Parts: sequence; structure tokens; C-alpha cells
Amino acid sequence: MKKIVLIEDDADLYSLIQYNLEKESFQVAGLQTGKGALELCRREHPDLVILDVMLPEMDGLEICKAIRANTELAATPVIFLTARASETDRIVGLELGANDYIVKPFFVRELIARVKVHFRGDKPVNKILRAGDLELDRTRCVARLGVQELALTATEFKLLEFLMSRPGKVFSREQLLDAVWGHDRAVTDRTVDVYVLRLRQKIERDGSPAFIRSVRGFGYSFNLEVPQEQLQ
Amino acid sequence: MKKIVLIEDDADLYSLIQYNLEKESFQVAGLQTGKGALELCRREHPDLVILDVMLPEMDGLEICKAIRANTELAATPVIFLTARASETDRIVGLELGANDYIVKPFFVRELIARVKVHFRGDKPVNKILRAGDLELDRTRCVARLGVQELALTATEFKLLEFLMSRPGKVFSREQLLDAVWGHDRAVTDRTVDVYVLRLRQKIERDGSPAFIRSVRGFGYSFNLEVPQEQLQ
DNA sequence: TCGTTCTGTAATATTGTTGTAACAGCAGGA
DNA sequence: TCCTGCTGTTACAACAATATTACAGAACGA
Repeated sequence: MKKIVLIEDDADLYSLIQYNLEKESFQVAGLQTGKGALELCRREHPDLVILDVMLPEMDGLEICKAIRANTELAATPVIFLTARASETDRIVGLELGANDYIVKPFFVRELIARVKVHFRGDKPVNKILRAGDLELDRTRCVARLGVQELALTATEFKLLEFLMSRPGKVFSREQLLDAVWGHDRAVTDRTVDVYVLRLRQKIERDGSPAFIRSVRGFGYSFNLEVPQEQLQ
Repeated sequence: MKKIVLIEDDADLYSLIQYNLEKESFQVAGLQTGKGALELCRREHPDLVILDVMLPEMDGLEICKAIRANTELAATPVIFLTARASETDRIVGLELGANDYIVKPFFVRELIARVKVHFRGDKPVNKILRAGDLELDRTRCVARLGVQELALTATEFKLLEFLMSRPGKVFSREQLLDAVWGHDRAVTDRTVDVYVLRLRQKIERDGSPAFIRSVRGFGYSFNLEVPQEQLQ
């Protein structure tokens, strides 16, 4: 859940924006004065700041400059809200460190859309698969069982990754060959058995297979039962 | 130097924008028709795309969708230019994958300012990368191992920089060639091996590779394990 | 211009993975 | 219970991926 700091002195507008952001399940913290805005940011470490430029006590531009000057906060995106629409103002705003600039009056939906744009691409698609104490890190190409790192070969890794990312689903040897070995394979389907064996030798603790289940007559599947309780 | 692809059918506007971008020392490639825009992007791998929404043959929205659908290009920021100013249009544009939306007529200086905003923060926050007693100064383009300065060649440096700035992550030779040699390379992937070897000869102390890890079947990664304890 | 360094490739060595065959064991049906 | 066919296991030869070396051409600086 993303945290947004909102600095806007107009009470109605503040509520309107806050309401809409929260409806989109953003977490909102804010102030209706520029004073203390920097402290708030330092405390909250927001993912985004929405900043009215015209504020009674402290100029929004000043706050933005201060945010940019702070190492901890420098990378935080800032969206300016303003009634000033002149070219110079906009450019000054952008050059001063704003990431976006919205001129009042604006449609709230556009503000929301622009906020979302800033968060797009942030999600690094959970690269880690977990089941029980078995962990598979796709970016680093390593698997761990508890603290112990497992030495999986490329094919073993790909097979486990395929099964783990579709837990419970049963795949025929044929399907597994297509998925892991590729469509242009020239490989016996008994090969799958051997790889399942090798995987089991590495990931199964005691004799009984807890992770990879054989489904007689059909193929294999990653066990949904046992590890599910601990799946994140 | 940043590369920008510009798609705009109005010849005058095209020239105007191109002139101004180049004055700011951006590299501009572009078309005055939507046809072939995707191919151009695939070839050029731009850092940013400026896209007119209303194009004669192919809709700008379509092009944007296609860019987002392409794995290689999906992360590229897109700025829409458009005469449509209705709320819905703007929001559709943003939700469709645009990163910014500028309504015609606009001031060129504002476009330039917005372009620059997208590149701000691209420059690495950390000027010095450290891992154990290996140190890489990106501003001065020198590497040190302890007190000793290493004589790295340009390619070696870029390769090490790329790996070091993404520690732990495994990259295929393909990816490394794209990142270090550029997309328009004409180089065998075995070349990567040779450079890894050369790097190792310079940065690894004893025989065993502590910094650059080979991941058989996948590629290489900068070792997260050993140096982590001393990472700043 | 020359000499030096850098660059990429090709050839070779080395390592460990890969896939198969053969057999053992087991489950389920009759 | 036996039989049959599916699955588990083993060992091994072929192989593919990587490491290493040597070299020729390109780029660079003096």
C-alpha cells in the first residue's frame, strides 16, 4: 500500500482529494499548511507528495526544494497543484523538482490517474516463490530450503519454478517437457521422472515427498496441501 | 546522451520539437506517420517516446498499447501530445500507459521541461559502488581494490558497473550484451565470457571468484553473499 | 606514422549437466 | 493373489556450457 503526503490549504479540496485517494486505497497523511510539511515527510517517508504551490506560510516551491535537498527524500516524486497557469510558472515548477504539474481547476479523476502513473512499474512482480521453508528466488536463480542454499541445475530450477508457480495444478510429462524443455525438444518423457527424482533428492527432507506430488496416470504437481499454510 | 523517438504527423510541429530537443542535446529519431512507429522503437530502443495521439494511419493509443505489450519496450516512458482535452481522453491516455499527457496547443518549453523531468533521477544516486574492498567510482570511472587502483578498460568498467549496481541479480549473456554493448551489437555471446574472465583476473584475489558468480545455464551475477557484509 | 592497448573471435580444455537405458519396486485392477 | 503397467532409482556415456588461451584486427594516443 502506497503512502501519499498531501499538502493543500483549501479544506474542501483537501477533503475531496483525500477521500478519492483513500477510495483508491492509498494511505494519506497531510497538512493544510506548509509549515511542518518537511517534518511530516521526514517522519512518514511517503511514496509520493502532492503539494499545493500557493500556501499561506511556506511556499510550495520552497518545500519541494527542501525535499530535493534532503538525501532521504530526494527521490520522492512530487506533484504540484496550482492555480498559476503561465508557461513560466509551470516550467519553474518542473525545473525546481516537481515531477508533475496540475493546473487548478482540475478533475480529481485526472489527479488520481496521474498519481497512479507514478506508481506504475513499481511492482517488481513478486520474484520470490515460497512454500513452507522452500524458497525460490527467480532474479537470483537460487533456491533455499530453510537457511541452506540448494545447488540446483538450470533444468532442475526451471522445472521447480514452473511447478511452484502453479501450485496444485497437475501437469503431464508432455506438458512439463513443453514448458521446461521447449516445444522443439527431442527428449523422452521418462526424463521428467529423473528430474523429479533429482529435485526430490534436493528439496524433500525425509523420504516422503512433501513438495512434488506424483499423480499416477497423469503426471506431477506441486503440492498445494502441506506448504499452503505457510505460503505468504 | 538520451535517445527520444518522436511520432508527430504535423511537419511544422515535428520540426519545432525536434529542433528544440536537439538543442537540449537529446538524440531524436522519429516519423511523421504512425506506421512503422513500433518497428522504429524496437530498433532504436529509445529512452523516451513522444507520441501524437491523433495520427492518420495508426492511432497513437494503439502504438502505446503495442509498446506496453512489448517486453523489451514496456518500461519506456511515453508522453502523449493531443488536441483532445476532455477529462475522459486524458484519463484514458494515462491509464492506457502514457506517463504524461500534454494538450495542444502547448509551449515547447513546457514539453522540454516535462521531458527533462522524466530523465531526472536517472543518474545513479550512488556515485560510488562498494562491495568488500572493491570500489567503483562512477563519476571518475576508476575502480579500486583496497588501495590499489585497477586498470579497467571501458568495456570492463561498464560490465562491472552494470553487474555491481544490480547485485545478486542474474543476467543472461544476451542481457549483458544488450546492456553493455548496446542493442545494435554484432557480437558473439562468448565475448561476455572473455570479459568476465578479464575482470576476474583483475578483481579476484585468489583463484576462487568472490565477486562475479557464474550461474550455469543462466549467466552471471555479482555476488551478493560475500561482499554484502561490507556493503555500505 | 608507429606502437600500444583494446576488442572480439576462434580454438581448445575443462567441467559438470543431461538424457537414456535398464532394472527395481510399487500400485491398482481383475 | 497375480499380473500389468506406471513410477522410482541407478549408473553411465554423450554432451553442452563455461573457462582459458592465443591471436588478428581495430582503435587510440603519441
